[in-house]
Amino acid sequence: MKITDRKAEIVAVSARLFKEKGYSAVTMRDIAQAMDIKAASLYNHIQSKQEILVLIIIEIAEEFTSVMNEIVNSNLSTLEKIEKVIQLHIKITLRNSDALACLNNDWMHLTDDQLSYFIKMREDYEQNFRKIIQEGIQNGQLKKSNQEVMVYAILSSLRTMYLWHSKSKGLDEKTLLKSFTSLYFKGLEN
Amino acid sequence: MKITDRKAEIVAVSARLFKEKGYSAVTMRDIAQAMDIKAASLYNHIQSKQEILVLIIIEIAEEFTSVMNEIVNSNLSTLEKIEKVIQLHIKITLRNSDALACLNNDWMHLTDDQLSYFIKMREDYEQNFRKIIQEGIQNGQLKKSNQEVMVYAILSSLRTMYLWHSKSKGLDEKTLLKSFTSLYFKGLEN
DNA sequence: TACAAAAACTAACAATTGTTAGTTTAATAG
DNA sequence: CTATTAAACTAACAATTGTTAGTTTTTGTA
Repeated sequence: MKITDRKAEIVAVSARLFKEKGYSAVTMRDIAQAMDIKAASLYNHIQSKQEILVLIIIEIAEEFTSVMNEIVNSNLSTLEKIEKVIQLHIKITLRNSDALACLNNDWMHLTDDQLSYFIKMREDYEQNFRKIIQEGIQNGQLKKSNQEVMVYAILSSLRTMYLWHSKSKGLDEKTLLKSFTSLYFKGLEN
Repeated sequence: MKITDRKAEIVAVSARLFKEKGYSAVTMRDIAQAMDIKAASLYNHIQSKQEILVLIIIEIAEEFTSVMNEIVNSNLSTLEKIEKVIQLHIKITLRNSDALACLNNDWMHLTDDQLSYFIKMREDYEQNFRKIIQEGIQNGQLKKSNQEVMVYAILSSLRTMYLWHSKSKGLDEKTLLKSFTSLYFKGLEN
C-alpha cells in the first residue's frame, strides 16, 4: 500500500509546517512545496486540508484519552497515577511533538462533529486528572492547596513541553520524568 | 483625542478575536464586523493588519522585559525573585489575557525588525529567569534538579495561565499567587 | 513488453484576502 | 452658520486561497 505511506507523509509534513505557523497560515501550496510536488497532486491522497488536520489531531487525542482512562481506573496510589500522566505526556512529546503542537494550537479549526468530539475528549481528560488530584487531597497524599491551580498548572506545563524539550541536550524520557516528578512532588525549595 | 481611543478599541477587539482563532484566521472583515463598521473604515485608524499585531504584542512584551530586569537586578532572595516573577505573570494575565494569548500564539507572524526584536526580548527574559534558578541552586536555596526543566516547566505554566484562570471562580491575584508559590516551592506531596 | 493503477502534472475556477481610491456623513471649533 | 476634520461609506483592485477537471508520467506486475 503506497497510498497510505504517501498520505502519512503528507500528514507528517503538514504537522511540521502547522507547528511553525499554525494551520491557517499554511497553504496547500506550502505543503506541496515541502513535498516537492504541486498542490493539486496532494488531492490524489487526501480529501481536503481539513482532513489533514483531523488526522493529525484526533489520533493523538484518542491516545491521551485512552491512556488517561487506564490510569484513572487503575489501583495505583495518587502519586503513581500522577507519575503515569507525566510519563504519558513525555512519551507522546518525544515521539510526535509536531502533532502535539498542532493539537494545542489548531484544535479550534476542527469543524462540526470532529470539533465537538475533540472538546469532549479534552474535557474528559481534564476531569479525569482533576479526579486524581481530588482523591489525593482527600486521602491526604497531596497538600491542601487550590485544586484548580494544581490541575491546570501541571497540565499546561506538560502540554507545552513540545515547545522546549528539544532545546537542551540530554533531556531523554528518564531525565524528564525524574525532573518533572521531583519538581511537582517535592517543589523547588531545598 | 478621539483617534487614539478608537484605535485602542480596534486593538482590543482584534486581540479578543485573535485569541479565539489566531491572527491568520481572523480577517479585517471579522474585526470590522465586531466593531459594527466596514473593513475599509478600519484604515482610517490603523495602517495595516500587521500594525494591530505589533501594537498588541510589543507593548506587553516590553513590560515583561522591563519588570524581569528589575527583579533580576534586585537584591531579593531567590525565592522572593521567583515569587515576583509569578506575580508579574498573574498581574498581566488578569489585566490583559487577550493580548497574552496573542503574544503566545501569534508572535511568529510578526515580521522583520519587530520579529527579531520580540525574539531578542523573549530570549533575554528566559535567560534572566534561568539566571535566577541557577543562582538559587548554587547558593543552596533550590534543590539540585534539572535546571532547564525547572525553568521551562514553570515559565510555560505561567505563560498559559490565560487559558484557564477564568474557568473557575475565586482565582484572584492573591489566591493565584499563594497557590502557585505553594505548588512550585513546596510541591504537591504532603 | 504490455497494461492497469498510482501519482504526478497543467490550467483554471470561484471565493476570499488585505488594501486603496474616492465619496459622503457626523462632529467640532470659530 | 460655516468650515474643517474625523470617520464612516461604496466599489473595486490584485493577489492568494482551497479545490476541481482533465491529462500525462511513473510504477509495479503478469
